[in-house]
Amino acid sequence: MQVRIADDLRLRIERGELAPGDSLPTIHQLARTWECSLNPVRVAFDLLKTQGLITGGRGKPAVVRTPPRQVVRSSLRHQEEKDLVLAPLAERAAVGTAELESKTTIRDLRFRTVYDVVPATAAVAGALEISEGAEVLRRAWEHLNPASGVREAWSVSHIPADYIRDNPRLFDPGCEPWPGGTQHQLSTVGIEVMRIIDEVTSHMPSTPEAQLWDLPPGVPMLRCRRVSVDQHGRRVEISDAEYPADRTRLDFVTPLTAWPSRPDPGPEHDDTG
Amino acid sequence: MQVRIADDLRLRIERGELAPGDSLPTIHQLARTWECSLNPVRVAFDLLKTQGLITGGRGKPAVVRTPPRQVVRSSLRHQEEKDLVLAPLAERAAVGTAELESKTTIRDLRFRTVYDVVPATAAVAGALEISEGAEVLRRAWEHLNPASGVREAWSVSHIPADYIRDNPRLFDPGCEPWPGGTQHQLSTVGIEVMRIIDEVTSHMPSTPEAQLWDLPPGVPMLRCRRVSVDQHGRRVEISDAEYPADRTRLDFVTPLTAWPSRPDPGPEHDDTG
DNA sequence: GAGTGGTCTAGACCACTGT
DNA sequence: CAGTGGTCTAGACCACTCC
Repeated sequence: MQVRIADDLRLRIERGELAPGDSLPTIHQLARTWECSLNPVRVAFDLLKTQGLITGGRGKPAVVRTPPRQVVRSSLRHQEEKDLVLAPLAERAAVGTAELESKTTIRDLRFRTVYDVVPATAAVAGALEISEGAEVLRRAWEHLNPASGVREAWSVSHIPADYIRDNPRLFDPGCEPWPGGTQHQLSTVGIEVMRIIDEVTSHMPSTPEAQLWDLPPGVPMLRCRRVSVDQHGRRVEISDAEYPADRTRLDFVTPLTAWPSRPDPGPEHDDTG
Repeated sequence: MQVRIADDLRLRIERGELAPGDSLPTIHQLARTWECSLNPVRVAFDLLKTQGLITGGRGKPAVVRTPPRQVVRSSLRHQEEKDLVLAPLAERAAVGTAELESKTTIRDLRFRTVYDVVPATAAVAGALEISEGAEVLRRAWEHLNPASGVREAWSVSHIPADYIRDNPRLFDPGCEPWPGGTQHQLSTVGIEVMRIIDEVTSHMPSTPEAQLWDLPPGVPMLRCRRVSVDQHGRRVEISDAEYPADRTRLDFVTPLTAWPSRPDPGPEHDDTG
């Protein structure tokens, strides 16, 4: 029963009979038309909510969800940040880390940073290819919407402490936001980032996570681990960030090397399996 | 009540008191210890299921979910496929499209392909930067596990028909799998792919989607749109694929251009905001 | 057959919304 | 205020699993 009610409503949404923003029939109406009690209808509503199709409740009727506009985060930023390291200070200073991350000015956000030096957990050590328990600088930060207190961005970065001891200021949270971002910070100790690997997965938020981000039900989180590899092949930083999937699109640009000349479309091209 | 039950169980899972594979207390036990009726416990179970933390039911007790091992899909494949176009036929033929996609041999999968030429919808036309209604070659394919019938891979590709009319064989599904993949197919009509953009989002599957992929509750889908840009800047193909997020990791490698020389760590490096 | 979760009924009370 | 969905009770029956 409950799955049939949910299927029927989903069909009507997919067919456009119920457009985004439209109210659904009330629970009582549906219970009457399906000749069942209230509970199955409520469970059907729950199902559609966990699938991200409807929102609402608490005095207001349930509503077909309008997907929010997506913010695009592009991997082109990696190269831009690298280029910025060589730019004069004035230019670098104009672009703080917060801006690079969130495309808004620093002042618009409440910015929280926690720095500490901790022994590497097994997971972190494995990802950095260092030995477990070795010291790593952990930098956690968070942007909060000053009005609502809702989290808008979050990330944790791990850098092996041994790689950056030459510049003690890198351990000082008071220097954040560093003009030019992490790549410039690393450049002060002779590290040039040559390759960045983004590892993307997705998962459902737990209840406290959903509260932090003010996520409606049915919205997954995108998890992105960024691994930076330097000129010696060392993994110099891993940075874990999460983004609400309904308002985020991650773009990755892969430039391909040009062929020396156009491939010969000769005799061998009448081949297929 | 139901949220407190769920929170408590989640805590015990996160703390490791309940390890993956362990059985949870039964609904009746929990109802007794929390001094409530069965329904709140059942709703709490539902919640944890939609968060991907537990599985089970149908006569068996609920168990803490063991996350499956993740298959990594790397963007390095883009360059590999391009290099393959210039390789001799023998080498290309050894690597069918199916293999590139799923890292298994073709024979292990039931392979379904549907080719047709359709007018571009508004969404497709916008993504390809062509006019709405223009003809596009649509190639949909699907790999099914021959034993279970469960979908293991799926994608839809759209190519403007005008770009590839010179080689009618590209419209023939009988030529699939084409040795060397899409980039080789495009090379036969003089198209060299110079840049690939992967656009990644995530969403919850609807009930029929979850059935197709045999997804446990609480597992999102990763959606990846691949846009191929050729040597003239034209968007020559968009390919939409989906992957179950619990068993997939998408890797994107961004090589950075080397600095002409090490940046000068001179006086201006005692700068911060 | 005993025990499990899955579904359902027919009520009840609450918090919240709109007018 | 009436109407909405959110939560809860105290039962019932079912399908399934394990022994």
